[in-house]
Amino acid sequence: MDTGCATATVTSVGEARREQAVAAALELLEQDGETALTMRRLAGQLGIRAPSLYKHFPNKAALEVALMAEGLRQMGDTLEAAPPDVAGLTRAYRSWALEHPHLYSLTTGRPLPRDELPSGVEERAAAPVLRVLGDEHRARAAWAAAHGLASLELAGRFPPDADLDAAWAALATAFDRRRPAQPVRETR
Amino acid sequence: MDTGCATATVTSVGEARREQAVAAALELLEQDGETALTMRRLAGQLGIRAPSLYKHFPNKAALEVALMAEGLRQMGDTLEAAPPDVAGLTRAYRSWALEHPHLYSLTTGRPLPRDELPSGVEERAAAPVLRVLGDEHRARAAWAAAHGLASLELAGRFPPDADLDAAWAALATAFDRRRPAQPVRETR
DNA sequence: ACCTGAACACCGTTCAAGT
DNA sequence: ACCTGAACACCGTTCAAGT
Repeated sequence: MDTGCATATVTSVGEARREQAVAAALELLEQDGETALTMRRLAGQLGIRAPSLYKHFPNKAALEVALMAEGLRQMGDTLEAAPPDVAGLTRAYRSWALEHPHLYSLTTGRPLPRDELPSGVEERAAAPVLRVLGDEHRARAAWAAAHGLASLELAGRFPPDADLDAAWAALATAFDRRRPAQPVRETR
Repeated sequence: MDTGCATATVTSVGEARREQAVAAALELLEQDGETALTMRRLAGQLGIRAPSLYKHFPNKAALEVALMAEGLRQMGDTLEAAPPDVAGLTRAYRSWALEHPHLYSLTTGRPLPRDELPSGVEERAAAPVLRVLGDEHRARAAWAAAHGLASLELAGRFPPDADLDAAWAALATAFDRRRPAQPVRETR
């Protein structure tokens, strides 16, 4: 069976419009949040009607996958540039999440469609965490911990007077092998 | 100013219908997920039309707050009954999340409307965590870590072959003051 | 006090038809 | 190859009207 090499080319000729749409979608999402990201509004931004978008994306989910890929790429860049220790990674992770709240929740808040994602994107984002944490189990736990604290912070789940810098520091300490010994408190 | 005692009564006479609606909504949510929870379908379950629901709830958000309160109550019960150590709490938390995936994400995945929540519900769920973790910063970090790992697990974000029991164990170890010393791996 | 039908302003998506 | 209008099956919500 000769499948040719067409499936291997990443960007074909008529992809310009598609990328234009992804860029406009990203802008809509980052500026006005998830509820603003509708096929009709996106079409409006491009000067076309909603049904035309279905020539470029099979459905809305495919558009969101493109945005997720962008989010994972940005997170990968962020973590690679961070100081290679637990404190450095958590600080970088938190900053990126707070600076891109809507892209952050779209990127992390739904199932990962691994088959539809550009290959390597997930691995690249995970690599610095794995390197610093040492083994995959601790890496997954630490990643999840940072995700949990970031998403609770973004969702405004903590009391207004909560000291979140301290909570982030406690999280980093918990996963740092060289953390200072924690004295067990006296039980009176 | 005499405000009377009416505001203090928790359940008034005509609340039966409302509680019936909350129970039906919970069933809809747990069985068929968030997308199944619509005002029209809920009304259908009760044998009425959607507009009638607005005599019992100002809007859909208020219905969801009632479900969140139920979720927080159940989590409080679960954590209070758990063995009072880090491993016991995380195991209980994970089990409850996996057994109630849809109620879990509704309860934890949106902003906390503290003013509309029955008082004490949040505090009761947090109390066992605070007791075991010792201080509020570590408590928030550990809570967030468990939330992060539970929600990533529920969303299917890990590779199919990932050992999530080990990830949960690593998380518990990180927050356990009496954890065994972690040898730093040789860098060859 | 509770419920209704009709309507409004939205969704995602399909499809025959146009260029 | 790309875009269109019209339509379908949904949403949450409002409101005048019925009992």
